[in-house]
Amino acid sequence: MAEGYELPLLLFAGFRSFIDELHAELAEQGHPDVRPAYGFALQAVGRDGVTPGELGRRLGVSKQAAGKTVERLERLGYVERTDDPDDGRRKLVGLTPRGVDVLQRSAAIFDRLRAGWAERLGAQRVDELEAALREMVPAGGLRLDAAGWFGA
Amino acid sequence: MAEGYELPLLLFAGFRSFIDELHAELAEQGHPDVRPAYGFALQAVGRDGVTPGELGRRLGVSKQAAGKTVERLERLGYVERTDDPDDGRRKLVGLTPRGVDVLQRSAAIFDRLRAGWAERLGAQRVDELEAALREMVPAGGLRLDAAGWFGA
DNA sequence: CTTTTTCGTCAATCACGTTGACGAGTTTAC
DNA sequence: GTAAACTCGTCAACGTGATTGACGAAAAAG
Repeated sequence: MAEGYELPLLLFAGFRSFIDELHAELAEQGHPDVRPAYGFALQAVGRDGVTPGELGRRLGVSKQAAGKTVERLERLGYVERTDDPDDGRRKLVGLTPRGVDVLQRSAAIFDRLRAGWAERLGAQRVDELEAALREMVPAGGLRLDAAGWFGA
Repeated sequence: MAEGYELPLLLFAGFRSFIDELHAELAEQGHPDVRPAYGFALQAVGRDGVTPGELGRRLGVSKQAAGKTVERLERLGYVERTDDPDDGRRKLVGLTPRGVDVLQRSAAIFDRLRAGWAERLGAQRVDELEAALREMVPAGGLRLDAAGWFGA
């Protein structure tokens, strides 16, 4: 009989191993200063860009916090801010080529890591794993507001 | 063909739903101020108690950070500090009855949550889920140093 | 046109981590 | 047996990433 506390720890350990390997690879591929939280933020920015307020909404944080995140990402060269020509209040946050690069590399690395799981477990077991989790995770459950949630 | 990025998000969402439900229940049961990070720390303290230095080692943080965590937990009434009679340098951190209570309740809630998964997925699929994760997670992978890891 | 709303930012604060330094207590070496 | 070396917990200063409140500028609504 499995102890109930083990399942969440396994889920977390699995997630963590993905993220750790992702960032180890990214570091080797010229992105040593991307932190897990930044990856979520860059993903939330997306190729179309966002305003700081919308970014905050996507990440589940205040617009001020999102603004600070943008500032850090800007200093690292992953995003840039431009004025919205149609609305003098808005600033548009968009990915730089470096930001696009890190997202492309991340997608490729995730695919490779998943393939590694399929190699060790068999493709079917990975599919079943995903299917089971999809059933248990609420529909809107793939949220990007992971940073800071833990200490909340 | 599944996108590689989905699996880690599903793992995280699953973990998160466990932790969110745990803390919602704990709040109802008289522990509204336990945060996820505190749960890990209390688990690391354990029924035998630890020194702040050892706690830091278990949580993967500095002894100073562990000391601050102890201070917060002490203020909330979950742990208490006593002098080690055999070594004047050491302080022993032990669970208070309230600390023991929150651990017992957490274990019971985790068991209930896992039973809920088994009810929706079937016991076998949950077993297979755990088995697959156990295969992929490194042996020492059930570490307690989750807090602060994300922003590291 | 005036009022209200929205947007981004500044400022102060808090939670939680870090490194460096330090006094007190214990252990080791001579 | 005492001097040196190490270990323990804590203090201080600082960095990061979040919070709330306030505020000016711009847009929208009346």
